[in-house]
Amino acid sequence: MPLNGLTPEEDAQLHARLSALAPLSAKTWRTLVGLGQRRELPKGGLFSAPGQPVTHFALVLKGLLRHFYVDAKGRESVKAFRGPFEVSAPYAELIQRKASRTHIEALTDTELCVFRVDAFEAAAKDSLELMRLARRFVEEHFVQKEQREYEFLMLSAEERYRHFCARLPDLLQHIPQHQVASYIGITPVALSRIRARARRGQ
Amino acid sequence: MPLNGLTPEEDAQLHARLSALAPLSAKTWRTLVGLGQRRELPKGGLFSAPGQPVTHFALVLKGLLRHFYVDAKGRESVKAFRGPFEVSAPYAELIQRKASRTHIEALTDTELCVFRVDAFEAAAKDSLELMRLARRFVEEHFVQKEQREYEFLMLSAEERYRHFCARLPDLLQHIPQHQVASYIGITPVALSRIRARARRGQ
DNA sequence: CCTCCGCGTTAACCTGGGTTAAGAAGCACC
DNA sequence: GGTGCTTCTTAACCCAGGTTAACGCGGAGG
Repeated sequence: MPLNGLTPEEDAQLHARLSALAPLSAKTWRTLVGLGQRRELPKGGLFSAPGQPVTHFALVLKGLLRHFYVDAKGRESVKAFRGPFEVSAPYAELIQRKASRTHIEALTDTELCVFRVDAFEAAAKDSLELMRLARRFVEEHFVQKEQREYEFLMLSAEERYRHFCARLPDLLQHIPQHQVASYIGITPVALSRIRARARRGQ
Repeated sequence: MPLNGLTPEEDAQLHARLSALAPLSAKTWRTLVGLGQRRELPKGGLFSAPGQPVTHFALVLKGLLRHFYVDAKGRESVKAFRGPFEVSAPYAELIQRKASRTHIEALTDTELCVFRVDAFEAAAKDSLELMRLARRFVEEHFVQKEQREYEFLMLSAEERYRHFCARLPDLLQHIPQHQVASYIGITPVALSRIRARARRGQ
């Protein structure tokens, strides 16, 4: 097994996923993947916690992560779920080079490929391909956030729930319902009511 | 006056603003600014409307723009306000190369420097500096969107209003109150109540 | 086996904000 | 002057969703 701990198969899958975002020459890919380091995160383990500096970002190989805020009264608000071949990091804080204000927690046993932010930046500084890759990543995230803004501005809680079910049907099996409620910005009780209404009203 | 219609002063201001985001050599700057074209937009004029392909993005030179959605029942939801030296475009749609679904309207007589998306992309394709600039732009927008997500998830309407007043105090003079209400995701009536409560409760 | 705990549901009650409508103030234009 | 228009406010009524609490279920661990 290579130094970074990735299997050849994982290497190929990651390469395919990233090349789809932005074309990467074989050489650039070797440079990039050489910066990665496999890391296991057991269920319940944290990849980020508030107050920590953001030194790494991760690509999920297996498993599922949850990004969430916690307010002063201990209430959680889920920002995102991240599954295989998605990027996970306190991204806004990374960009601003501030300490994290988000928790990132493994919902199941999870395997990551982690990268040091400064190592990536050093490599991207002179690489048009990596710079473009980084650009595409943020673009992808930006589009997701704007879609979310759209839903909060224009849709009722019930519509947001239906959109969630339609867009991420496989997640529903693996995520407790109260976290879905939190993701769409309501309480577990309210979501339970919405589901009951839908069941009766058909 | 140069071909693109910018005054030397505007040229210098734009250069300063963009260089602060990402360093640009004089040569790259000449290339970029050569792609720009001054354009006037009278009060009430539209820079983008739903259904249109997104062919241009703009830097605001003077004036004020409003980005908003309109739903099936004709209700507007304000996404953003953009003032001098900010970027304006239906950004998510531009990234996805889809038709616009957002209105962009001038709230006052406005002057823009517009760029053809494909001309910019062609220039950025081979320019590390422009690619980095594009990356920084999206990063800036991403951070704004995530801040907005945070506010919708964690704050009450009243708190969102107070944040708005604190972060954009100068806009309050120039924007009708019902558009502020729309921006924070409530109706004009609700905002009026919140303000009345604050006045009394003081 | 029993206990505990996390999860979902339901019910009761409360409140913030939506809806509709009316009125007042300011402004532009005829 | 009058007639609109837009903006803001206030009031009345309604409803979605928050809050609290009780109950049931199922899985984990003693």
